[in-house]
Amino acid sequence: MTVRLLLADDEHLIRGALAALLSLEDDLVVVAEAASGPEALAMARAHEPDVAVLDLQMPGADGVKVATSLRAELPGCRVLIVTGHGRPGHLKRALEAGVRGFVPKTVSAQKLAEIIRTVHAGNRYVDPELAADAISAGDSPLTAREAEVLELAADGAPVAEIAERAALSQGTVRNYLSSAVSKLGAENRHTAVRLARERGWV
Amino acid sequence: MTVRLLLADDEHLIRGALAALLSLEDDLVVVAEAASGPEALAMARAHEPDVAVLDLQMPGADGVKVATSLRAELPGCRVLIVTGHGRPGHLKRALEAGVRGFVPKTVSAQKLAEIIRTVHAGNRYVDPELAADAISAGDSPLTAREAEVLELAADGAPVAEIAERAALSQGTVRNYLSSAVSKLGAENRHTAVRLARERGWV
DNA sequence: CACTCGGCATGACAAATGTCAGAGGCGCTG
DNA sequence: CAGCGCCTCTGACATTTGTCATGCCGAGTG
Repeated sequence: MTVRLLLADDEHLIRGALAALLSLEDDLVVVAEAASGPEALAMARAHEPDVAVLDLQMPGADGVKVATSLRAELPGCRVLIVTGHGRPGHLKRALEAGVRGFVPKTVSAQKLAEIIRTVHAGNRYVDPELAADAISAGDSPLTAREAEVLELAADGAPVAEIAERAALSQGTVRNYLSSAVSKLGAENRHTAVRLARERGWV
Repeated sequence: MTVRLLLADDEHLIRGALAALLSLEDDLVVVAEAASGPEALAMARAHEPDVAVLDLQMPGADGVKVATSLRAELPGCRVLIVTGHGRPGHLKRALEAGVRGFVPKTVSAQKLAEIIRTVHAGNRYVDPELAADAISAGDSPLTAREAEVLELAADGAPVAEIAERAALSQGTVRNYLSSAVSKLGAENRHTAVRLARERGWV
């Protein structure tokens, strides 16, 4: 019994190499490849693979978004996410999106092949180290508005612009920012953005 | 005649896949692998490869630093840098460090094999798109102190801390930041940091 | 040499940001 | 339903940051 795979990663070199390596396994066959989120969706619709192996960081739509769409359109297709730099929050969002596996790119190809089989069998697999990170990082202490405002502040926009985009007064924006900063134990909003990013909370 | 290769990348999955794929070429043989900058150096000393294929982003020391050391210790070893997200400034620094090739991870394995041969023959190869980016981005307009202060401001530290670390008055630090911001056409120091990062100027 | 230009450095002032106390609303619990 | 805790929101005030005018010094130029 062979497992039909969809491979999605924006880096041709890695995708091609991975395809070659996984094809060496007798029970795995790569039926489609994609270089972006939307392309991955289109390929999945066309080929209906058993397992979709998605990179977390892709142009167009990230792995989690693709997984969400796939869950709705192709419930029989298991999703496995592979990532370079795993942020704790991403893992949580991925699991909520119905992803069955979540592994860093530091695993070996053999291990990946095993995990693909595990996922195909209906089981879940999460890298132990990433799981530990996610647990120790815990849930986001930020409220919805705090996260929203912090998100808007992420690229260095001044308070006036954030206030306009969020339809809030400048005082309120400063207040949320201040609250987020103290909750994260940061010194100012910018380090707060960095910390929230690292934990995957924005 | 075979080309002896050193492969360095912190992601096992990619490194292993790449090694497998390049080994399919009759004239290429992977003699060593490394997962970090220092390890790459040690491996190079031990195996004296003909060509070193280095990832730009590695723990310990980045590809450019490794290339600089290699140039001094093993002048006969050509260096080829592979990168996920190519920043214009990195290309310039890489070439100054004596790197012979610079390609994004979006190339195919065949293309990479060809480039390895090109580099081994003593020629240079730079990805045309990255080259165009580097040329259009041009040289950094920042002075030494401006770049230094911007670097210290990168993680969101307050001016007082930057001033102390750079042994300058706070007014001077603000002045350099202001100057850097206007040169980069940014709205504030944080977008300036982001822009400088994108162009590889910090 | 006298002059100009650009980098380096500083303090004073204006503008943006961070902090604070408090008001209204909503859900939970006794 | 009264009381409590939390989220949301606001303006006033203190602090930090950004801008400007200015001086000093070394390199290049007529």
